[in-house]
Amino acid sequence: MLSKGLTQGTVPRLERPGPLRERVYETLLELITSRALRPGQHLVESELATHLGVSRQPVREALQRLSTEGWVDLRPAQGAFVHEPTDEEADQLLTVRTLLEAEAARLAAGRADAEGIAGLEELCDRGEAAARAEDVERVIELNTRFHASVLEMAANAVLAELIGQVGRRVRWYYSPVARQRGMASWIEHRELIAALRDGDGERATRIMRQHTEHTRRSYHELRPS
Amino acid sequence: MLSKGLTQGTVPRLERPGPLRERVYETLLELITSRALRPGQHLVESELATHLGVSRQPVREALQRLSTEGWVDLRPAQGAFVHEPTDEEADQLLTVRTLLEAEAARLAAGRADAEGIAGLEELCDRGEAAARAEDVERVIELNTRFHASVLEMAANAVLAELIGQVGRRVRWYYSPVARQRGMASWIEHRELIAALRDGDGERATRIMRQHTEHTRRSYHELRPS
DNA sequence: CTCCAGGATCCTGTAGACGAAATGCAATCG
DNA sequence: CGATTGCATTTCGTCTACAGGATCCTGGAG
Repeated sequence: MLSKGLTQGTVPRLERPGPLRERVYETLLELITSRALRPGQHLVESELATHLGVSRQPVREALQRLSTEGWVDLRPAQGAFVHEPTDEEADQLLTVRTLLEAEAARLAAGRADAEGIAGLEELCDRGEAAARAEDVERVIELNTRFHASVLEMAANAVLAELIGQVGRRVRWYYSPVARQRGMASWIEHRELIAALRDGDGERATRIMRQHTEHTRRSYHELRPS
Repeated sequence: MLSKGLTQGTVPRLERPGPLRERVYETLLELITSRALRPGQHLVESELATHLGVSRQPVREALQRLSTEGWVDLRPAQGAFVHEPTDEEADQLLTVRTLLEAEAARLAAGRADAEGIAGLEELCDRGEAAARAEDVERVIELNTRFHASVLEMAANAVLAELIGQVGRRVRWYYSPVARQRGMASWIEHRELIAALRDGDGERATRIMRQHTEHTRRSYHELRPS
């Protein structure tokens, strides 16, 4: 039942300016990542269009973009289905993210300045505080911002773009896991900052590798399937 | 001048079956990579639609996909322009490709079997032969297939997807360079095969890093801007 | 009771049309 | 003479309409 996930209360009404397809894209992505639209669910263009108050065309374009980015599967003459992640795929995605994040850390180590380090320290402080307060939402947000900051220091737009896509899908797959390991994560962040301050690219790479690798282990412990 | 690049002779008529937007996408991508459509050129939907014998909608969808993949820039209410690569961007892309290819080599080293090795050897033989014969087109094709084989051995679909996109853009930017270093490339390939046979992931990684790094150096030597 | 055939229905893929925004040029005013 | 404002053109963004194909349900026969 589609209407189950598209009641008026849960759908952010399109308000902000900008191309319509863009807003539809963001809305659908939000609905998918938030599990309002569940994996395997059949997305009907006309239904989405009606519920969002637009015509089919912007919905089509949004769906196709979602398709190229791996969020939905677009079966010919049949329509769009929310992608169903497999364990194998989740594993591969995490492998790639580990790789990309590690490289970002390495690049960041070669460019880190005092100001950037200070910003990371502050995020770390706030992250630990949120972890102690068990404010899960805030922990996740700060974690994302921490990684984004490292990425910014790496100064590689292409790398940032890729991590943005891969990372978001990883967070989607692993969101049940992410809540588990709040505190340990921030201790590792401290180590990373130290490596960045010293400009030690190799150590930063290694730490980031371990950091994301821990996430993988948590995942497999949680789902020993 | 759009008609300059879209004369009947240079436009492959859409013939093969499949979704129309897909064929349009491939056609445009071919036109871009082959330099028939030059960087900065303004692509008008209606013109493309007319010349390809379809309506604007499939063209729109193809252009948007090209936009998300970085081939064209889609300026709002103005249209699509073939992306103009900057030196900085080319550098970043090459960095990422180096990283991804190196990881592919590492994974492949852990999974290489006799059959796969034999296939690589054969591609290497044929590649060297083509290089000696100075058959540039064939060298490029075999080089692509060689890397594709390594990628297949890595057995990571996500990684393959990313390399596919990044690699194609790198080949676009560096195509003037690629023609320069035909022979040296294949010697390095031999070394890579040896590392894969020994299952030495670290060595395979290092070789692949050097391999793509050499491409970067060639580029900067050719364009000391 | 099961299986196959036929038809109805739904959905996608594509085409064509309308309205809106941005651009470039030209005329006018300071 | 230069800057600015208004207009005309072009092109995109969106909507509506139609045709083709797949799916699903129903009804009947074995």
